[in-house]
Amino acid sequence: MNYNQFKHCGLNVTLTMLSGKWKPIILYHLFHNAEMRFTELWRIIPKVAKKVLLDHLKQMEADGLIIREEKQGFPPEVSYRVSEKGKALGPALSALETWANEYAADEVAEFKKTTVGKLRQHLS
Amino acid sequence: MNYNQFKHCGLNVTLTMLSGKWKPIILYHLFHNAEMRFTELWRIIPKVAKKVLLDHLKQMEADGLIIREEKQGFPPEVSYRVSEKGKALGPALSALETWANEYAADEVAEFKKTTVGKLRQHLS
DNA sequence: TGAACGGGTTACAAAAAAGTAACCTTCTTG
DNA sequence: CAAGAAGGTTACTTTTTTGTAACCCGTTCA
Repeated sequence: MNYNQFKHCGLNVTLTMLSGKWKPIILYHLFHNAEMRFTELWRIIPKVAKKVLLDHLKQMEADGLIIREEKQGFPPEVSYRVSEKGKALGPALSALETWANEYAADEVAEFKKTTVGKLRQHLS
Repeated sequence: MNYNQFKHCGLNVTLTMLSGKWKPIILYHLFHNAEMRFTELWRIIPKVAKKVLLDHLKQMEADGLIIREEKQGFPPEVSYRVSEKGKALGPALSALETWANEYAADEVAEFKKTTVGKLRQHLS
């Protein structure tokens, strides 16, 4: 039962940082790619509005979860990658993913059908 | 790196279930109390609107995280408790809490000052 | 010269989440 | 007989989050 003795303050902080319609898929891509450019992310998540993707990335950068790097020169080249702080969250994110697959398989399947289908990808 | 190979579907499903301004604190209380009545919860989280608390509880019940039990008789007695499915999420919630305390201590402190202060409680 | 590209910003509209206040029901107690 | 308590619902407002579309800047390429 000990692992259930969480307090709610940290939980609140973490969930706030993770809340945002497209953050899970952004994190997924960044965790799996080490570095991605803005347009690359935008193309791979085609339904997200440019502005919203930018908003999410800005928040995540402000929260220290990801790092934005701008190489000057032309064409403008901006890349995003997961920070150490962000990487440290990996196991917890895995745990949430695992729980869903074990305890909410139906919802996961439904999500794949509706959302992922519309993204025309196979990201499970 | 293996523990970072989460997919985003399950993550999305879980975070959606956890999203709601007062869900972390609701879960906190239910995880620590085995069973609580509606009014008890409402009194312990004094800033939440009755309607919103009810909405959150309904969603969490619909998602299978908690169980609502209604004993008939008078006065009406309704209690809420964490389901097995909900309990299985405990370790993941702990992981989120722990991460925040390690990597986002400032935000946690800020949260305690602003939000918890207003709740007039000491729940860390 | 002018169209296209990468990475934005801006102004605005739509939708979703949270909050407010009044009301309801069924009993019990003063 | 009036008030109060538990657990809600209803109608409505405010705030927050997402989404749409147009525009900007500086270069390169046709």
